[in-house]
Amino acid sequence: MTISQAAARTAKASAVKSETLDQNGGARQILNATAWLLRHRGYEATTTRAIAERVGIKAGSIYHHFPSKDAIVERVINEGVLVVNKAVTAALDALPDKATPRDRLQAAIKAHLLSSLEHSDYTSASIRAFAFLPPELRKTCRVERRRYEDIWQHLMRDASQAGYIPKEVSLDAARLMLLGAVNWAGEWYRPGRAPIDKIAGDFAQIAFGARRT
Amino acid sequence: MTISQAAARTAKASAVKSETLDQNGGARQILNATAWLLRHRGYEATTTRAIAERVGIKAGSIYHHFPSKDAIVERVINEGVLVVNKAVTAALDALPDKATPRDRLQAAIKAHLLSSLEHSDYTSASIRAFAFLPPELRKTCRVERRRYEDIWQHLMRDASQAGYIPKEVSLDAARLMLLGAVNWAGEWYRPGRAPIDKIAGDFAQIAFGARRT
DNA sequence: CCTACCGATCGGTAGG
DNA sequence: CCTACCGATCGGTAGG
Repeated sequence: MTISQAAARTAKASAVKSETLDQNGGARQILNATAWLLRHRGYEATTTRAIAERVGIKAGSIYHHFPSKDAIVERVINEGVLVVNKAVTAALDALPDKATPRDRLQAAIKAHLLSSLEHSDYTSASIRAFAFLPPELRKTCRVERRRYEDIWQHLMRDASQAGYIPKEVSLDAARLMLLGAVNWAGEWYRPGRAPIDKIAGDFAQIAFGARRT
Repeated sequence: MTISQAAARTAKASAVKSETLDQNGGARQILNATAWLLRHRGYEATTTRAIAERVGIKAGSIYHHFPSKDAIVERVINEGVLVVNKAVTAALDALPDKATPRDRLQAAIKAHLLSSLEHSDYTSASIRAFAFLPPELRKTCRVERRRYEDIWQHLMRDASQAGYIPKEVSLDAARLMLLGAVNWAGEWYRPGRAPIDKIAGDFAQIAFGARRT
């Protein structure tokens, strides 16, 4: 019996969106369930039994797909950072050569917010659960995290050289302020709220006086 | 045997700063230990046994001071918000009547950063562990949290009326951006870094073009 | 404030 | 993918 068939036969299957149930292999269902749990319950409460229940299988069966709980957690945390990294990188690459640093900042903010709120279980898991990971796991996951933060370091440098950041202001402070603002969005954003586009524009305007797109 | 005597006699007592050991009752030691654990390990990993070990007592003895684990956690989370609330309120009250909304914003940012990084175990616990609290406890702790956020809602309203926030920008976006920036500071600030004063000034200048104090 | 203990639950495994 | 189970650990309590 496959994992999908097992899920389809159990009432617990309703815990996972049915449209993703068919498209994805068992591993993806386990990752989705783990992402939700990491976001809403934290690392310790993300038990193999809770993951299994959301997927519609038994706890022991998880070890057919992954070698350990921490291997699943690592994948989820890293995917949460990677999906935003790719979205921001793609948005910056799509800009014309004549785009100003201000255009690039606004595009980066918008891509970060859109992608992180779109895949909010994964990105929120990356942010909320990170500090509570076991030390070795946290160290491993820091690599992808740093890689993404480097993008913002370059953006800040360009913005500063173009005069969008006052000379007396530390570039570190500017970068960390902006990252704080966008990372915090997962804590308060609800779909009923203002469109993400508008929020991104507001953020850019407050920080850099950027024009609306 | 009192809790302090027990702590002084055990090697575990080194986990708690000795200068606070004598001044404080057993309850305060338990709260300090819980704050550290909530910040660095999260709610589930903050076990009664781990708290007891940091204080230098046995797990069962905790229940001589508090009725339950959640009662301790509630105190810590609420104190984390209250200490910042009081600091910001005091800073605003200390301003002269002729202070501009820009002065008030910078004073609030500075007081928030100074107090939250000063009592960082409590405030970080409030921020990091909040989402993972049991539902009833989270609901209880939301009261103090909302009370503090209201201060910023008023600050934003005044700043907007004074022209420090562009008319097209949503006041909610401005408030949440700023709260995200200051709440995130606990994630990256290290004592060796730039002085908190300077960081607060940079934040204010980026967001409102405020002059340095 | 401690010892000893309760029922429940944890990550992981053996052997189907 | 499941059943049954391992040793370890959880919050909390009884009775000193």
